Amino acid sequence: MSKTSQAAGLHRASLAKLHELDAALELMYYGWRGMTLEADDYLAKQGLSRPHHRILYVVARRPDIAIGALIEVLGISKQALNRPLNLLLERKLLTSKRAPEQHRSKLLRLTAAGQRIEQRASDHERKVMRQAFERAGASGTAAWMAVMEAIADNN
Amino acid sequence: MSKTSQAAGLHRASLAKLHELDAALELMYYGWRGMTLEADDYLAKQGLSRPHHRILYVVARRPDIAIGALIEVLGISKQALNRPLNLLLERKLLTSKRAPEQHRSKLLRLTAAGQRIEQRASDHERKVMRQAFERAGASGTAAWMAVMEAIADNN
DNA sequence: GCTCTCATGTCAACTATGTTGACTTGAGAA
DNA sequence: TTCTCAAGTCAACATAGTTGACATGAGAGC
Repeated sequence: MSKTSQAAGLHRASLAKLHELDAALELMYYGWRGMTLEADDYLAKQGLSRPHHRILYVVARRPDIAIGALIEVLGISKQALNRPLNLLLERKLLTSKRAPEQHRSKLLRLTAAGQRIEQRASDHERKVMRQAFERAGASGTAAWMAVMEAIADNN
Repeated sequence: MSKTSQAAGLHRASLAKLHELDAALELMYYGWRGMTLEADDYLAKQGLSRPHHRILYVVARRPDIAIGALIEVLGISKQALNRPLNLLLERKLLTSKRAPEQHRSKLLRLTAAGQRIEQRASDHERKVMRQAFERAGASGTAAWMAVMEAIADNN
């Protein structure tokens, strides 16, 4: 599932820069890894991984979401969702129940255990972000967010 | 290999924020996707994908790198490197030759075709970054880099 | 009541990216 | 000549995704 020592061993490699913006590309890559490293480690200890966390994260923020809506938010196929979702249901981190009036769709919710794991995993990620923002101050944080929004909304 | 329409269809979902820093987590996620979307698309058209690009990117910046060193920089196993690397050699995007004095290791280099593909794929990523930086100005860009460095060096 | 649609569930086959473990090969060094 | 080291290769496996095909069960329309 993961390999702490090996993944952690990958520090920022020093590569010659062919273009001015190469540093930015590498910062995106290592930034993503830096943010997710501890969370993935924690998840691996729980026998879970990134896709499980994505499901938990979304359901935490959209309680009673239907499976179809979850598929849309995650951007994966029904079949790809199936296995991680069933694992979360078996492990009782999620519950699914039919809606009272809309019997067609199943509504998903986190159990207390699911909430705990979602929160702890996300806390690892938030901790990394908080530390970086503290160093940067309010104006640096605002600038970071503005740049990230521009990158995210590019497509 | 990829699915343009489907991946592009995944826009930023609006999720309730349970914590102040949730927006930052989502910006990291969608930022990574925003930066890599067009590059991955281009690579898919060439029958390549992200691991191939990573190899090409590193070899471009470390000409005559040995396979063992490449494994270290990429942080993957020899066996995992094997298939994408052989594809790049077969497609003549990379060359490998024995060192003149150090016959043990093979030295990797990009061919002209390999350089072209590496450059075009990275250009897609740099374009996204350049546009975001232009909007943010020099000070915003500097702030973004400072925050990303803090995130990347967290581990 | 009968049929049609729609959300969900499930099976199979496939691709890609990664892992470990075990073993070979070929060159250089002791 | 033997030892070591870089590289290559084979098997088995895990995970994360894809399409396609088909089943089921509930509501809605006629």
